[in-house]
Amino acid sequence: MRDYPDTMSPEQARTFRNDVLNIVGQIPSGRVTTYGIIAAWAGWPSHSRMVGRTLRYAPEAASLPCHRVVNKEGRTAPGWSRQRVLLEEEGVAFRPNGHVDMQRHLWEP
DNA sequence: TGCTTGACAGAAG
DNA sequence: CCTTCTGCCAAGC
Repeated sequence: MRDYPDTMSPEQARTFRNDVLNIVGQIPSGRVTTYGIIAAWAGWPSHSRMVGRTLRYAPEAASLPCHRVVNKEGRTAPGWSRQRVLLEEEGVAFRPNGHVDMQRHLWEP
């Protein structure tokens, strides 16, 4: 049973996970970034869904500010209403439609 | 092995 | 703005 993507060697998978977690750990308070941006910076564009998987299932993600990761439109993770609260506590502004104001808060590594 | 399901992205209606 | 569909890739069953 593999624990890494078919298209990645075990080394690449390890690097990918580490990169994802490292980048998330660097997001400043009050800022957000997207799954696609993280995937691209980790060297695997089109693997944005993998970023979401990593954050959802990797144990190390629990100690990281993964609430600062939203999708490209500023939408928060489905089924995780607390994410919005955490962001608002950091001063992140939400638009009337319930999305993060990406213009103001988007951050890139 | 084949079909379904996502913490995604982009386009269409 | 919201829903739905397609493309994407890996995981679960």
